[in-house]
Amino acid sequence: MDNRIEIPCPAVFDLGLCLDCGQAFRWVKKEERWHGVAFGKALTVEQQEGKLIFYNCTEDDFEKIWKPYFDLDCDYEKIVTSYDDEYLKAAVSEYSGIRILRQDPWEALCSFIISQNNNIPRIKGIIERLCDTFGEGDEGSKCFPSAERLAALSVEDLAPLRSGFRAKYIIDAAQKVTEGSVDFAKIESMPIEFGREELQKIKGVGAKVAECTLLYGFHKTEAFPVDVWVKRIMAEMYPAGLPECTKGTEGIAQQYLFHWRRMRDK
DNA sequence: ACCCAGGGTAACT
DNA sequence: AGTTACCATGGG
Repeated sequence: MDNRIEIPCPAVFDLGLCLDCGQAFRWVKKEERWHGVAFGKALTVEQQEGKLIFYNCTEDDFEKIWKPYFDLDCDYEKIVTSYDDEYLKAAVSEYSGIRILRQDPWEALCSFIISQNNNIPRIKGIIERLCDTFGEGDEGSKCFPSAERLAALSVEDLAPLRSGFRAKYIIDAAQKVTEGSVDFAKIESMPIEFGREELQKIKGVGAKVAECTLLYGFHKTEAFPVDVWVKRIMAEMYPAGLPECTKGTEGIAQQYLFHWRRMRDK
């Protein structure tokens, strides 16, 4: 497998920030290269000055999976240079290159169910055990287990994950997605309000997890997840609401602000 | 021992 | 309609 694809790097692109700013939980960095799995494919990827290198990657996988995954057709420079707000400008100047990844909707839903009242290191651990235990594929690069697979399991089966009270939520989500009572195709095609209601039919899915799923899984960039950090941001910096320049891409602004504020407190 | 973490639910006023 | 205890688990 020496298939390798090199492309010029977009203007606003930081691989490490994209993969480790709290939107995806399965990417690991080893010696300048990031390793991960998405849409059933393992990838090693590296950013060098002015270019991106995708290792072990066919032309077909690049076009169908990784190009959309990294949102390479979107002009983020245009978006972030339109910010006319002091805090957003500060966030962008420190952490330029964050993008909203187009993740698999089921993986996003399941991941953010696990995220509730939890911290990022432990979220990563639970997801790793979930994939290692129930995912298909090679050891060390297992796929994220499908909703169908998890729908056939019981809460007790998930005990090795040590996901606590969230196990029953994972099972309920898997069952509803599998049987179609939560309809991903309709969420995709309908306005965001439909997705908000549809996703909250799942036990353990409230407003915040729904927004995360819509943003990271369905790429609805107007979705605006409010967690404890964004709550602080809104109280401290935007008591009157987000500035106009974020209209339609509130979720992208949210990701910059979330990471910026979180890094400040470390 | 206490508090917090990319929250949500159910049982209260 | 708006608060509040509780939910498992692990790290600080």
